[in-house]
Parts: sequence; structure tokens; C-alpha cells
Amino acid sequence: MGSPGGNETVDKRRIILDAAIGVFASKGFHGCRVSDIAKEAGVAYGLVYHYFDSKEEMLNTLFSERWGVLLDRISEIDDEDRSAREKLYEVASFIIDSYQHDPDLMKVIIVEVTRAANSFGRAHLKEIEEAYRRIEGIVAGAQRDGVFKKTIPPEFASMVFYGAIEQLLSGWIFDILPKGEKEFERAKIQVVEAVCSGLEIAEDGAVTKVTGS
Amino acid sequence: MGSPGGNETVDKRRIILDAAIGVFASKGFHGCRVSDIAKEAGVAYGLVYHYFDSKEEMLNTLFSERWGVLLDRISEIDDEDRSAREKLYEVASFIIDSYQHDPDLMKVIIVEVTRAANSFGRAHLKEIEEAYRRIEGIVAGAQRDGVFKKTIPPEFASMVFYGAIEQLLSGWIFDILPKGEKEFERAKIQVVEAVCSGLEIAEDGAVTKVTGS
Amino acid sequence: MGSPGGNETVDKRRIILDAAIGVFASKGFHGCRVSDIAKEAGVAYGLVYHYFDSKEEMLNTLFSERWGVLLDRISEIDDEDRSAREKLYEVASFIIDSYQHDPDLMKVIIVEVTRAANSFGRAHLKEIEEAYRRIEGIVAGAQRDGVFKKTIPPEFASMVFYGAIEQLLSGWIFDILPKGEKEFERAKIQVVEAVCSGLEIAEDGAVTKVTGS
Amino acid sequence: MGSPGGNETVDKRRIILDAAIGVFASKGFHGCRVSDIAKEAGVAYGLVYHYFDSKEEMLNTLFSERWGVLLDRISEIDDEDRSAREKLYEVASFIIDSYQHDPDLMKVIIVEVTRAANSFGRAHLKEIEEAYRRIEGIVAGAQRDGVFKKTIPPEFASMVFYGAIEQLLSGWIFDILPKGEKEFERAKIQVVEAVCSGLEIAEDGAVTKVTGS
DNA sequence: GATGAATGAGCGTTCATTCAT
DNA sequence: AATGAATGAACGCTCATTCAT
Repeated sequence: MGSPGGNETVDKRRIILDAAIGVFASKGFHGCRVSDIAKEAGVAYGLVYHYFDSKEEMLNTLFSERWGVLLDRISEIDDEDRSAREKLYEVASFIIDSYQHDPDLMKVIIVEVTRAANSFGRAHLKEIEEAYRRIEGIVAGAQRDGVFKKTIPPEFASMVFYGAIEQLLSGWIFDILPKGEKEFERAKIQVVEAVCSGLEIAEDGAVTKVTGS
Repeated sequence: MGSPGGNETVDKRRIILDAAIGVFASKGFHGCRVSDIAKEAGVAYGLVYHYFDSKEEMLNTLFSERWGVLLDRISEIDDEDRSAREKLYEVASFIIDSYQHDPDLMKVIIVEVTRAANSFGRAHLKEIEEAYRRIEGIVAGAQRDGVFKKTIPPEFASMVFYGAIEQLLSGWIFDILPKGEKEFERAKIQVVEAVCSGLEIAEDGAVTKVTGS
Repeated sequence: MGSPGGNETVDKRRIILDAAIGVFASKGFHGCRVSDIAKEAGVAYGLVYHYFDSKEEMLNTLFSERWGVLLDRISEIDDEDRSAREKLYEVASFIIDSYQHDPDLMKVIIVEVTRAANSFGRAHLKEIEEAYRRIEGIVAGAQRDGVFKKTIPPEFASMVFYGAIEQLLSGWIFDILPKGEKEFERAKIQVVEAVCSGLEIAEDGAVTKVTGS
Repeated sequence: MGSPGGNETVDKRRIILDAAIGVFASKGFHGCRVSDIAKEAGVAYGLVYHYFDSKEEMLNTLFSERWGVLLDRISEIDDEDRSAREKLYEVASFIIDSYQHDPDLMKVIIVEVTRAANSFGRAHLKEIEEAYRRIEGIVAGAQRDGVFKKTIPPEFASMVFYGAIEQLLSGWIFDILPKGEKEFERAKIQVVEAVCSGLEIAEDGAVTKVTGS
């Protein structure tokens, strides 16, 4: 039953981690000090090191926690009985919703890990690649089903798809693209439309089947 | 004896800049020391500061030099009398060729600036956005010509296109995608195909017109 | 066993400050390194920066601490019911005693701050001027009482008095004048005599009333 | 005949020295760079080192040049057949006129040398002491003549007199005292009055004989 | 004399990490 | 668990001075 009475017991570890999200997001991993995190969390300097071996471990933890959820979700989506386009829509949807729900966390994950492959990304390359591979799986399935063209290798398609989404997120993060519920919803549809049907008007003039949640 | 024949005259500034490319590429901007650059360039520590105000100024210089060339090239391409798809192919081609020609420089530009919008990218946001805008222009033109669908806003299409290409470069940089002349050439075609025609097989079954240089 | 008896508890901040006095006095502010201070204090380099924001802050702290005491003392003296000459004697006495008690500290204050108005003195100009103003107050009072001549403006008299004393301290600091208890006591009397009664023999031949503590 | 035609020949050494006065005065010896002086002088960086062995040598030169003039003038004054008070007035007058004539140079001499006995002053201690000794000579003479009281040792009187004047100069330099022709003239009179006759009203009420130039 | 590129020792400051309590 | 003082390696930058031309 844990702590009697309920959840008054504070999980300092969690508090520190949440503080780290905010601090990493606003100052950047390199730009912040461990003391900033402790201060933000309202705990003593040393306590951070009681729970984490290093500043980097906090980032790693934040990334892995969230990335694991993403990987699970992609697999789940892939297991559903839907078209490839719908599956990609679901993936885009999940990522964009994640950003909408906790922009700071997604900013940290993308800016400090995913797009910083040089430093911390290195450590998570395997996890990151795993996501690519699962999207790849969706594409490969569609190719087997004769829905996606075989001229574009799945691993390539996966990169295009993921790259497009991440670019959108970056656009929002750095205020290059307008943000808002409406924009996010549109983006989900349009990024899938662009990647699946392309920007060009098809010969037959069909503008495509819109996918919605 | 002077320098009768030509370029034996050494431009130390250039030498330092070139050394910086290599060092930034291999150790990262944060991971290297100014002394690493001086050593690599074979010059005294202080000379670096004779030519540059700071470590960061070297990165800025490298970025701006190259990004300026990219911007010029996109404009040039847009001025040509070709289809939008061909123009996008040319842009992709230029970027990928740039990587092929000087992988270290492109790595630095992408890893340390373009994808590090949090830190140095901030300083170059205007230049970076300018590139997006020029691609946007190509798309907008195609929409006016009735070749690209109007359901996807040009600024959105531009992000998808650029995001896809950058993801490919990242894939090569971090050894997620196989490198090689053949791969690069294929990538140019496929990224354009994916973005313009989409991954799906069009209703009419047309696999699309391949564009070559 | 704690610290039952008293002051075994070490105040590292104080230790560092005291070490700074010695180091600044012997090598000068510019001539010493922060590591000299740390070494002298027997603490780790970084601890200095745990307690102080910068090398300069140590100097500022030392100055303000001591100068505050001087200002208080002057006010206290001015509040006493004594003649102006006696008050000036008390001020001279306090300053000279300060030097006698902690020559290094006074050396630092005079050499690095008071007489270095160009650099650090600038920052403390207000505090320094305050001292001048308080001496000025003593003189002005004496003029009102008809004891000091009105032909010499108080602010001018204050500068003469303070300048004379500081010159004596400089003389001792740089071994131009002989040091010693006897010399210090004599100096107190003579500087007041010189400034109050002048170097000349008065018409009536009176050599003056000597002031003692 | 030197340079034919006259003085079109520029003495670069002099130009550098004059530039140094301005730069030392405005930025301070420590606060300026050799390149600042070269720039101010309008000469190449390296030329400074052609004429001077070091940055310090420029300061030394400036000091010695001017201080020599002061020493000569004091001797000259002392040789005149005037009262001690008149002699001291002449000395004060010369120093204050020097400041009026070239405030930057006097600022450098006082701020960077005379009052910086810790660093550069050390090197010039002998010259500086020589000035004290010459003033001392004037006082000693007056004591022998029965004009100055013997209770204040000449070397002590000399410090009081010089300290008072230097304090005034510092006051002008750092804008603590009002500047202006009238102020300078008054100061000459008052500093001598203060030091010779004292601040107190003498028993017999005589306010003293004012000395004018 | 004149130029300014080249040298490199030196130093203030930062901050992740450790540790005694 | 919790605190925050203590540690010290690391690094960017400055700038007086030298030197090749």
C-alpha cells in the first residue's frame, strides 16, 4: 500500500527529473548547471547525485523513458489492422500529440538527443534506429501488400517520414511554424499526405483520401 | 624567389578554418579545444585569436560561407526554366553533392548549426529560414502552375522536403545509411520521388517520371 | 565532540579573506593569482569561487569591511564633545592605529583601492568621498565655532588632512619613513599639529597645545 | 642640419610617447594594450617595440622626463632668495600649473607611478624620494632661519606638504573637487596657507600673509 | 625605419563531481 | 535520505613580446 494515506510522499527522484526537463528545455543541456536543476527542483545540490550518477544520466533517463513509450506505441500501431497510411498517420499523431502534451520534454528529446547525434545521440543510436526500423516495417508491409511502391527502399522511406516530422517539431520548437491545436491537427494530415501521396497532383487528378483519427 | 608560380603563399586564416572543419567534425564544437584547432592547423595558439574573435566565430564563419553558397544556388535553380520537381531535384542534388564533396564541413554545418537550433542555430535562424523560404518559393510556383496541390501549404512542404534531406544526411553522417556514390545518386532521385509523388502507388499505377541530372 | 569550547570551527570564508590580505599586500592585486590565495589559505582553488564571485569581489569585500569601520569611527568621534583639533587627532589616531594593527590590510586598502582611484577606487568613490565629507564636517563645525579660519573651505581642508595622513601611511608602507610605536605616536601629534597650527612659528611664538590621547 | 627645411620630420618616438599619455590616462596602464597606443599614435604595432623595450619603458620614460623637470624646478626655487612659504608656494604652483597644462600627463604620473608605489612606483622610488628631500631641504632651511618650528621634522613636513598637494590633484583627476583656473589659483594659496599657518585661527588672530605669484 | 603576422605563457573562471556530516 | 561545502581539472581568451620581411 506504499505510503499510508496516499501520495503525500514525494518522489524526489521524479521531482528532479521533471525539473531537469524544464531546465534542459530552457537553457539547453550544455547551457545549464546541475545546480540549476537542483534549484528548480527545490532540493539540495548533492541530492541530485544521490539519485543520478551524472548530469548526463538524467538526460538519458528522460530520453529512454519517453522513447520507450514511442517504440511501444509504434509496435502497437503496426499490430492494428489498418492501412499503412493510417498507421503512419497514427505514428505522426502520437509524436505530435506528445509534443502538444509536453513540449519541454519533446524539445529536450529532439534538440538534445535525437538531433544531437554527435554527442548524446551516440549513446542512444540503437534506440533511435529502432524507431526508424519500426516505421520501416510499416512501409515494408505496405510494399508487400502492393500499396506502397517498391522503388523506394523502406529504410529510406522511413528516414523521409521521420525527418519530415522532426522538422515540423523543430519548426514549432523554434517558432518557425505557427503553433496551435488546429495547426497540429492539420500537420498530422498534411505530413502523411505529403509523404504518402506526394506534393504533386496525381495524373488522375485525385487529391487523395484524407485520413482522420 | 617570392611566389612566382602562384599559390605557395599560405593563407593562415584559411588553414585555421580548414583545420577547424576537421576538428569540429571529429570532436564536435563543444568537445574540442581551441588548441586542438591550432595544433591541427600547425600554428601557434594565439594566431587563432589573431584571425578570429572566438571559437564560435570560426563556426559562424564556416556556416555562413557555405550557407551563402547554398542560398545562391537555390535562387539560381529557381530561376531556371524547369519543372518544380526538377528544381527540387537540383536542390537535393546540390546538398548531397556538398556532403559528398566535403563531408566534414556538411557534418559541422548540420550537426553544430542547423540541427543545434538551441545554441548556435539561434544565431543563424534567419539564414536558415531563408533557405526554407526559397524552397517554399519553388513549391508556391508549382502550385500556381497547377502542378503541385494546393492542399499542402508551401511553407509546410518546404519543411517536409528539407527535413527529409537533412535526415538522410544525418543517416550518412552517423552511419545509419550506407554511403557511396551510387547511394548518393539514388538518394537524390528517391527523396524527390518520395516528396513529389509520395510513397503510395498512385491510382493509375503510374510510378512517375524519374528525374536525372 | 563538536566544538564545545568555542572557536575551533573554521570559517573558510574568513580564512580565504585573510589569505587574500596577505597575498594582495605582498604581490599586489594584479600581481597575484587566485591560486596564490587558495594556496595561502590552504583550500582548494574552487572554494575561493564558492565564496566569492571573483578575485575583485574579495578586494571589494576587504575594502568595504574596513572602510565601514572607519566611517563609523569618524562619525563617533565627531559626536564626541571635544575640540576640532582633538577630533582630528582621534581620526588620525584611528587610521594610524589601524595600520599598526594590520599593516597588510591597510596597505591593500590604500595601495589597491584608495590610491588606485583609476581602477577599483572608482567602484568605491562614493564610500571614499563619504570619509572626506565626514572630516569636512568636523572642519565646518570648527569654523562655525570660530576656531578654524573660514578662508580655507572645509572640503579643501579635508583633502589636505586626509592627503597628509595617507602620505604618511604610504611612507611607512614603502619604507620611506621609519616605523615603530614611537614614530606612530609622534606622527599622530605632528600631523595634527602641522595641519591645525601650521609649520610656521606663529607671530606670538606659541608652539601650540599638544594633543595626546 | 638635421632634416633640411625644418620640422616636417616627425619624431615617431615622440608621437608614440604622446599617444601613450592619452591612452594611459584614459584606460590606465593595466587597462590598455600596446596596440591601443600604436593605434592612437597611428603607427604600426611593431614600431612601438622599435623605440621602446616594453610597455613599461614608455611609462618610465614619461615619468622620468617630467619628474626631472619637477626636481630641477624645486632646486631652482630653493636657490631663489625668498621666504620658505614663498618657496613652497612656488613648488605648489609649479605642480598645479603642470596639471593645468597637461592634465593627462600629470594623471599618468600620479595615478600610475607616484600613487602606485607598489608596482611602477617601486622603480622610481629614488626619484620620488628625491623630490621629498628637496622639499625637506626648504623646510630645514626655514627651521634654521627660525621661521619654521623645529618640532616637526623636515622629512615629516615634506610628506605632509606633498601629500596634501597630491590629494588635491587626485581630487581634480577624479572629479571630487571643482576644476578651473580660479580654483587652481586659490588652491595654490590655500594649500600653502593650510600647511604653513594651519587651519586654526592663531592666538593673535592674524589670518596670515597671503602669498601670490 | 616600419609593418603586422606569429608566438605562447599565463590567468580568471566554470562546474561536474565527491564527500563529510 | 539529505545537505552543501569542498575539490581541482579544464579551457577560453588576453596580450606583451618577437620576428620575418
